[in-house]
Amino acid sequence: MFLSTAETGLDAKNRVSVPADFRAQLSTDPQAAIYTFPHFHGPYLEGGGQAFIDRYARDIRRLKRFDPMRRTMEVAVLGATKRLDFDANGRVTLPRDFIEHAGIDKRVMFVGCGTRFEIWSAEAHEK
Amino acid sequence: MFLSTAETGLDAKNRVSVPADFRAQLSTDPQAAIYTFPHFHGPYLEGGGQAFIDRYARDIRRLKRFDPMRRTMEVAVLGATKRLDFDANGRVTLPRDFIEHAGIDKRVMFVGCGTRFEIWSAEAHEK
DNA sequence: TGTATTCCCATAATTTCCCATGTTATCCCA
DNA sequence: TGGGATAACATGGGAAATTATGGGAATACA
Repeated sequence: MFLSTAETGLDAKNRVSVPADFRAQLSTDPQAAIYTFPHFHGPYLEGGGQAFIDRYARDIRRLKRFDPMRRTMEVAVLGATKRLDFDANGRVTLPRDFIEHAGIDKRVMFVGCGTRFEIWSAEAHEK
Repeated sequence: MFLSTAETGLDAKNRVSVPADFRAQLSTDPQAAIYTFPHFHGPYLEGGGQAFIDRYARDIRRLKRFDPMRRTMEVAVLGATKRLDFDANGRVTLPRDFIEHAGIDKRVMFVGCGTRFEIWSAEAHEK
C-alpha cells in the first residue's frame, strides 16, 4: 500500500527519485516499473504498479468491443498512460508533457493513496 | 499491452517509425509485424500484433454461419487488414489507401489502447 | 524501361546505462 | 544511551546504446 507523502527533486534530465517506500511496494522484481498518466481532473499525475494498470485494463476489457465508453476509456487512460522504468538508482524519467500537465518545476511531491499514488508539483500541492 | 501516445513522422516513401514501446510488445521475433486496417467508425487505422488479429478472427468464427454480421465483419475487418512488416529500423510502409482513409499528411499519432492501438493523423487526433 | 518497392547504410538527437559523491538513516557495540 | 561505523538513499554527470529519420543503391513490377 502506498502511504505518506515525500518530496524529491527533478534534475536536468527530467529524472526523479521515486521514494524508497513506494518502490518497496512494487514487488521485489528489479524489473519493476510504475505506470503513470496525467489525470483528467487536475494538474497532477496518477500512478501505481502493475496491479494498478491491470485493474484499469480489466475493467475496460469487460466492456463490449464497440461500446463507446470502451473507446473513451481506452484513449483517456491507456492511451495516456506510460510505463516508466527505474534506472539502477530508483529513478524514473518523466515525459515532457507529463511535467507540463502537472506544472512541475524542480520540486516533486509523491502522495500515497493506498492502491495508487499521485505526483504533484510541490508548489501546486501546497494549497 | 500497448500504452501511451506517441507521434512520429511519415516520410517521402510513406514510412513511419513504429514507437519503440509498441515494437517491444510484439514479441522479440525479428520477423514480427503489425496487422492494420482502416476502421469503419472513423478516420483512423486500428492495429495490433498477431494476438490482435487472432482475436478478431476467433470472434468472427463464433458468429453463426448465416448471421449477416458475420459477412460484414469478415469483409470490413479481415478483408481490410494488411500485414505490415518492419524494416531494419522499426518502420513500416503505410499503403496509400490507409493514408488517405486516416487523412494523414506528415505527422502520425500512435495511440495505445491495451490489446490494440490506433493510428491517427496528428491533426485529426487533436480534437 | 520507367515506376515503385525493398534493402541497406549514414547521421543526429535522444535516451539509457553506469559510476561518482554527498547526505541521511540505520545498525551495533561500548 | 551515546557515538562511530555502515548501509541506504538522493542526486549529478559522462559515455554508450537506442531511436527516429533521411537518402542511395539494388531489386521487383508492369
